[in-house]
Amino acid sequence: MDGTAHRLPAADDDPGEVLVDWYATAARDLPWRRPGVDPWGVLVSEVMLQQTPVVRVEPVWRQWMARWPTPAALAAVSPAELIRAWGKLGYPRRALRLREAAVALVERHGGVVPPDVTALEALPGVGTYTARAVACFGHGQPQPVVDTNVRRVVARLVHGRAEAAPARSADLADVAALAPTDPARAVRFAIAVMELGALVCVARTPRCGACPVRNACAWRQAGCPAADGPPRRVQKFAGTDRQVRGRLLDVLRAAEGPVAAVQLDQAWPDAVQRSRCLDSLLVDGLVEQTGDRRFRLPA
DNA sequence: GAGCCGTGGTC
DNA sequence: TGACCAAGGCT
Repeated sequence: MDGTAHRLPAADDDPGEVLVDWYATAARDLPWRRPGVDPWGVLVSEVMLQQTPVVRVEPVWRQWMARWPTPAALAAVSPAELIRAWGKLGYPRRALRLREAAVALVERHGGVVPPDVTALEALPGVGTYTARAVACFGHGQPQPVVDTNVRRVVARLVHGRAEAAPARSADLADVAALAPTDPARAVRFAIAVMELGALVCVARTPRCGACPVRNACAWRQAGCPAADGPPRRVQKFAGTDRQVRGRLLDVLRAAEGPVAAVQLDQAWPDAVQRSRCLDSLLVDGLVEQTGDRRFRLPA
């Protein structure tokens, strides 16, 4: 007697197993999911995808992988070139951190992306989520992977709540409890939960009619109650330092060489705020000052 | 741990 | 139209 015959009936109503099968038919064809993409390609994609939509990442990821297919290749590139190649993905500090990570990979890991979560988390710009995503999707390890999609799916499916609670340490255990025991299926499960959150169990208007695990969903069984917690407020953007920094960087990205301070004046009318933001860009290493008091992307 | 760090699309 | 949202990380 092998155990297979006893596992099969359970799989029909085991949400973890159902999601793996659903993913096989519903998954998007994204370039970083294709066969042959190595852990480096996965790492680059995960950093680019931090807070940035898939559609904007796709073309940039293709360019980066064509130009810098290894950590060593990226480690040799100047910050200025990377900031320009980052384009309008946003949060350009990620480009600098990815370069720092590449340098660390060359210096500490022989130029390869390590498989263990602890070593990955030690890399600049790699936190709890990204480290597990790379270990799981890049190295095939059955790690629990928790992002905002997964927290939302678990909140509804398991806890019967409309919205994801703030990240907490128990999230990893919640997801691990849903995962199939077979390691290969556990790996696909990790990406399947994220895909469900991205395509079906979305934040604003969930498509419950298309959900493969709707019959097991605690939120649906509870009648889809509205969110009860305090309304989380979204960050402003217009008029903030983030917008001003973006404007300043825009000027420097477009310029051929160093630009005088007077050229940066046109980026934002408020001199005090403009100066503060330029200083913060210098501190962050996104801008450098030349000897003749002009400014440029760091060489 | 709350606030900061870009950008653009959607409803 | 403006709030909301998008595969987080860092301080």
